[in-house]
Amino acid sequence: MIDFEKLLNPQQLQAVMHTEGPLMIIAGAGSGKTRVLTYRIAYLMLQGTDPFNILALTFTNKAAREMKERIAQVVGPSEARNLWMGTFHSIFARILRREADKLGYTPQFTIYDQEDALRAVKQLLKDMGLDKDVYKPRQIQARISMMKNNLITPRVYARTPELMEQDEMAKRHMFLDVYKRYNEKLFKANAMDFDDLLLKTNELLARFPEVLAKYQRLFRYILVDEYQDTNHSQYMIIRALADYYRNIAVVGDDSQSIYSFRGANIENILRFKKDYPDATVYKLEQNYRSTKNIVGAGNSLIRHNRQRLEKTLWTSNETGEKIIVRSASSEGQEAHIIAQDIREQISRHGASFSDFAILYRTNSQSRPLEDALRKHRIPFRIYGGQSFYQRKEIKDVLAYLRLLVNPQDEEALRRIINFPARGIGQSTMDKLTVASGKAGKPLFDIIEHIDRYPAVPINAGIRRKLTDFAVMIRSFQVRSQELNVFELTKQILKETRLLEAYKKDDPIDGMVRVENVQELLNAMQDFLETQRELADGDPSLSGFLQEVALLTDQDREDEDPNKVTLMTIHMSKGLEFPFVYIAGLEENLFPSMMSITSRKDLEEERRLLYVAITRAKRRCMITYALNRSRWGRREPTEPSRFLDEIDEQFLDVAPLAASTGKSFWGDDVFGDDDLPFKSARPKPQPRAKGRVSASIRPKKLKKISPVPGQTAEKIPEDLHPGDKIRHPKFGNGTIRELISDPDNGHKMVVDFDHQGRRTLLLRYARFEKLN
DNA sequence: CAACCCAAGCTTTTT
DNA sequence: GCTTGGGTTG
Repeated sequence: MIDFEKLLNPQQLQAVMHTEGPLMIIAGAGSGKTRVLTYRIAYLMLQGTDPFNILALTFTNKAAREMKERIAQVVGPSEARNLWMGTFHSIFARILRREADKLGYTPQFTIYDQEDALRAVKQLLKDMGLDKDVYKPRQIQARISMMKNNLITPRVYARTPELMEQDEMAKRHMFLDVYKRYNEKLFKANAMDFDDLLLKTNELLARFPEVLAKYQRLFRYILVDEYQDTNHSQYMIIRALADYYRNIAVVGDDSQSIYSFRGANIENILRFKKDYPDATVYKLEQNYRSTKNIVGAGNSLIRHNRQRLEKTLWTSNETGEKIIVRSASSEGQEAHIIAQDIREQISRHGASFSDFAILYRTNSQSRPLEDALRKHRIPFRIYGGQSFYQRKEIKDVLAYLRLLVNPQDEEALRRIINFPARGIGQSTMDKLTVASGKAGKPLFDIIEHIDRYPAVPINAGIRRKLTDFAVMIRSFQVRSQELNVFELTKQILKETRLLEAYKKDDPIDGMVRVENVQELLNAMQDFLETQRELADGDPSLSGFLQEVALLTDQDREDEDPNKVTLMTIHMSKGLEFPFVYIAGLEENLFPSMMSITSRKDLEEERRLLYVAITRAKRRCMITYALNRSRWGRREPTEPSRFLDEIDEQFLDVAPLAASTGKSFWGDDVFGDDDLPFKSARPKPQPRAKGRVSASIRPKKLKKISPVPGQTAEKIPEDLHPGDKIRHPKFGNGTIRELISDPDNGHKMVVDFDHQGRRTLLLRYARFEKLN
């Protein structure tokens, strides 16, 4: 038996033992929130509650995984694994899969990520013939997302004049139509976007009382972490599910609500007492994480917010160092100061790299920081920006798998139909799109049975390619019944020659891509192993796809964890580090330009800085630059107003960089010579996002004028399949096929000895026949 | 059809 | 300043 009283302070203990009825725990930063959640769940289980009856919703997969591990240490792994614990999106995706048929989907429905959804919007706007300068795809997508998060369906929209007026004002009279057709498009593709996972759950629970009753009784105890960041859609799901037992415990901190741009509604936590008048509220105000100076600085900052629940964080930890505030002349120097300080802290305290985090407001700030860390030979890992699973090569491979599982998945289909190139280009796709619309059939259907549509103006050669493609996909589909995801993917890679295509595109960049695909294969094996261990494991292909659709960058393990962490403040929520650097404390950057016109937004920015400061356990350094490049333009900046809001008794402010007499320093004065350890330039290794510098791209080949006499009128008589040719760029090859196409020009398919299969337009192709 | 060039848009944050 | 995608050229 666990001695809870020994492990918890009185408030924490109360929160753990209070199991019945609505409960709200206001947990200040570093107050042992995870500890309370963990022991609360363990306590429930030790009281005899079946883990299958506990639903615990977290904000990130990582948080869920870590909590599960900690619970496993208390109650044992076999019990812990049966908990319903995960992010809103993953838990409800799981439930939607079970109940998919009720909503007209199949259990294999695809989850469209943001990129897929954006592509779908673009395609839709194109099909509708709308001007993309008026109907800006990103804005349309953002607006649809906002609607869904607030449960505003097209029907609700149609009877809300204010919303329609907003779109009239923006001259987007057709918005409702776009919204409707976007939904129809996804439905036909048997796909849901991220917001649908929540919206459709609401629909499911509202339309099917028996389903609602089932889950209400299943989830006897419900816990919600980071409640301050729930949006309306999530809020409604929780309310519905908790309506039977009313054993709902929410944990959160209004001072750390930083996701309103995603629809999070801080009102949810502020009005909990109104929603549940019989609710008990506990406040956890003792901070175990940080020094007195850090806690004091955070308190003095957040006091400037009007909208908040009253509480004061305190700590019995040592006073510690003051918060260091330093200015730099440029973002380059700012990065240099930080890198230098990291070196100094390491030599002074023997700290390791993993003790440090550099936090910033925007992802674009990472560049100069990366450069400085490289110069100082400090290993680092950047989180965020583009995550592993969003990289082109990973999404390409996944698109093949997605298409097998769900041939209606149009975004997957469009992505891979001509990659690797198989001679099915844009004009063909446009024709197929029209045909698909006319016939009311999915695109893949048209492709597979193109012979049933003789009227579609596509010539025999291309028709053949379309059929070949469909046959290939079907063949993979058959094999997917026998093979696991790892084996299947290996076969797909081999038969599509995908990896060769990357190498051909760009030899340098290509290698990185190949390595990433290799890493994906590793992830597949990990997945298979994990699922095998799980009681309710699902090693299926669709199980894998569901999992990766909802993974983020944080969910990937690094081979060497001893690295400095670089991330946005948003991503840092819930984490802690002994040494924290917060960069870019400048007006228009932090607070961001978009936020300074409204109190509400400004308060959220302030909470964001509060989150950043309270990540630090022992030392926190805040920096700003007096000049910063933005959009390629160097501009003077002003220190952030937030710096004035922190009580100066907690600060150690150095004189301005400009007054040191060295303000003429540019960015390049910190060359390699300035470093204590002289070193070769960092390897021109590709950056985290797969970017490759232009200087190492292969040189262009000289152009050769086309062979005269070859026009579009007819195929030269001396050219036959089997002939050998030489191409200035692709080298020697054998003609596989000659395609007659008077409309677009005759083509030939050539198997090159080293570059693989290519389709060339005879009219333009620069080649000579070999004998 | 594929390669190349250029313009636009980006930089607020993400499940 | 860089990336992306659209349009043009070969």
